[in-house]
Amino acid sequence: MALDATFHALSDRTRRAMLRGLAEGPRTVGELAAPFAMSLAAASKHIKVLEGAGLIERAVKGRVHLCRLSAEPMHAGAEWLRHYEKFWNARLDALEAALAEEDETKGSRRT
Amino acid sequence: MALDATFHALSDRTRRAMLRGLAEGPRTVGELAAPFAMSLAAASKHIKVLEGAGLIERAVKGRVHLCRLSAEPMHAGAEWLRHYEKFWNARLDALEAALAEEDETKGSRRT
DNA sequence: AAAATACTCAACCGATCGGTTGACTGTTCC
DNA sequence: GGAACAGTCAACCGATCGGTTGAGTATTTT
Repeated sequence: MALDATFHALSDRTRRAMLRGLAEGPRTVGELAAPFAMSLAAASKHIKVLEGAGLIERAVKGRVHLCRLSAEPMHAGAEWLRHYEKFWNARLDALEAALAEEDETKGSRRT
Repeated sequence: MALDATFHALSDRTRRAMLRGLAEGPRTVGELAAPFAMSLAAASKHIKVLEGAGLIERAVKGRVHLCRLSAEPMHAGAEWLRHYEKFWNARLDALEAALAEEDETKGSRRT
């Protein structure tokens, strides 16, 4: 099931941070790996998970692998969640807290 | 991290199916477990994961545990995804396929 | 041609996952 | 009180997860 892979990929904060970087533009594997205190091989695995879930695409250009975001699976996930949101009254604060917290607790390389 | 738990909980189709059932109204543990070919204990664990992620709440009423949906974490997840959707052009078809497929492949108790 | 670069691959590790079974704790029903 | 019921808990199992290290494969660079 596609949603399994999508949500699983999103359940790891390292991978979410990678997506955050990718949202600013394409990045090489090395660039994606740099901010994290882990081996390149480990980061490479994370990237493969994102790729497997279809969340990113990879273009091998010479010896560098350029990664960029790919939309559809994330959209499907969002739509799934949206489908359920209708049943409750949204409380926007929780999310902002979660997003802000995540941005702060990890380096915030983006202003 | 809250989003870890939210997305992890959503990454299992059994749990997503439980949420689908819950979207129709509160259900007991037994009712939630019934559709699945697994032990009650296993289903109980799934419910505990959903509860741990804050996606559902439980009211112990006598010997019965009544579960109902809880909104915020799912909303935070949706908002996270929405945040990224902006960067791409949405393609609604993929999602409908995914949702439809999931509904079909498992019983589709909701018309 | 040799050396450095940018990665992947494979093997391994401990921790967690999803499932099982069996024993247990409380209700509710008779 | 005793039996049936609703559900949890604990121990265990194989599979997967997230990480490591070491070796291997292309591609640049010099």
